[in-house]
Amino acid sequence: MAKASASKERKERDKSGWQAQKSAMMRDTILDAALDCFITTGYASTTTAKIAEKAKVSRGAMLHHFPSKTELIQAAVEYLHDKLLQSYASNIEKISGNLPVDERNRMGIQGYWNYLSSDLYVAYHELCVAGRTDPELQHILEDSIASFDQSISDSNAKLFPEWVARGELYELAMDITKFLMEGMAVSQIVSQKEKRVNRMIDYLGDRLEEIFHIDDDDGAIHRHSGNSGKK
Amino acid sequence: MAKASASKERKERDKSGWQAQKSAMMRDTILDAALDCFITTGYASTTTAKIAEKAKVSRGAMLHHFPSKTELIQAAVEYLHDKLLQSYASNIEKISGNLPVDERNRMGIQGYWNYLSSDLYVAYHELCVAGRTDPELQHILEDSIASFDQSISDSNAKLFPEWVARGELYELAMDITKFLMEGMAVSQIVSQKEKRVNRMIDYLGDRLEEIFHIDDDDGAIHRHSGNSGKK
DNA sequence: AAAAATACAATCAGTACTGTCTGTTTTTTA
DNA sequence: TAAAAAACAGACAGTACTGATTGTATTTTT
Repeated sequence: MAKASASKERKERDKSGWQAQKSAMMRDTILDAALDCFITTGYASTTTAKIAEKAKVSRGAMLHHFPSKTELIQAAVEYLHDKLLQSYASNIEKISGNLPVDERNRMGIQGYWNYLSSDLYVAYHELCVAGRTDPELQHILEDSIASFDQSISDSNAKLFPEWVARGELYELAMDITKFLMEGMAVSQIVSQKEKRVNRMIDYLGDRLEEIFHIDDDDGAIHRHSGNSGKK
Repeated sequence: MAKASASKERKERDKSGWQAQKSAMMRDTILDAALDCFITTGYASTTTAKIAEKAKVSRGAMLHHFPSKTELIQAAVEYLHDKLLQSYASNIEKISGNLPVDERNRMGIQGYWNYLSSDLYVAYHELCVAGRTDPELQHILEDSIASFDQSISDSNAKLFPEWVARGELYELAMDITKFLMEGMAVSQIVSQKEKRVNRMIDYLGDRLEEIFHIDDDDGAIHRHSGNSGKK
């Protein structure tokens, strides 16, 4: 979709004709094509030729902007990083801090799920898996991943200020959410099973509320932080 | 490891010399090498040459047993399928049905986690992700996956007979366990973070017990099956 | 023990991908 | 408007992988 508008705008820009703008546009077109390739054909079989083809750009032109595949991948990772943050923010930032905490909780969960259900996350997961056995990619990724996790963490802390002070309990809640939701997302990536997702989301919402609501009630049933059995 | 014993046993078998045995042994050696490649170099960069090298077998010999790469992959998937079942069973079947349900619960969770932490699961996940964008692999996988999920489901039903009758509640519990644990496993595949895992496992154990223990207690806090908020 | 079948080994052709190189067009600068 | 620079396009060499083919050794059968 970015390619169509790109070729259209290319003509418009001919008058105001600054080359740098065209160049930046071309860059984005190519990077969009790269992400698209990750999603549709997977990281492993993403070749420079396929990217060029998808971007409707000659391979030579592409190689002018990105001299090597590594540099292209690197740029694509940064590009994806930005878009992921953007996607996450657009799902979360509309939640008003004035809402009651339960509302924020539900909306936060749903927003996170929307984010995890997007194609961008598929691309992200694709890269992570490929990075496990590709040292170069892993190195490219690790900065982005750390920075991204930090951003999400910050966002959560700002969205639930009254929960942050709970310390370990808060960490547990974030872990539950992260692992449970990502588990669903990955599972869904492999095979579609939307039916159970909503049920799961509701349950998670209840549990988080439980964790944070009742703390001085009783302590028998609602043991939160492990060490309950053996170990 | 299989390669060393293979060459040793080759001489032993020379007397009782039946070719089929050597052939079967060779097959397993090659398939073990294939799985090893999936784990160490990833599915995408697993070439027939690398498998042959790791199996200490000439490429020609390998091509005799597996005429094409597709057939090799297909056999490797079946082989992995068997080993996964075996691995899962070895972690679960030692749990006695006589134990109190809480004990079974904890041991079941831990067994499942051991299974998910194994290299075999890494290989499985590698294949699943690759299968998303590789129709041929996807087709090879889907039977195995279905059959495997069924086996696990059966195993669970046998391990927790008193829970099965709960119907939807039981499904929810299995989903929580599956998604949460797999989410952790996948997350750990990408980067190590064992510290939080035990805490999570304890929490999950508590929640499962909660779901099944208290059903006619009160209904305010322990809402299990969603539909609590909007939706 | 000879023949047939199987197991094993190595080379070769065809394909695909990356990166370099050279040439052409367009835009900017002087 | 001419020169310089940047953008763009295509061809080419080198590498790696798969599958086919041909040849050798070992084992089974008769």
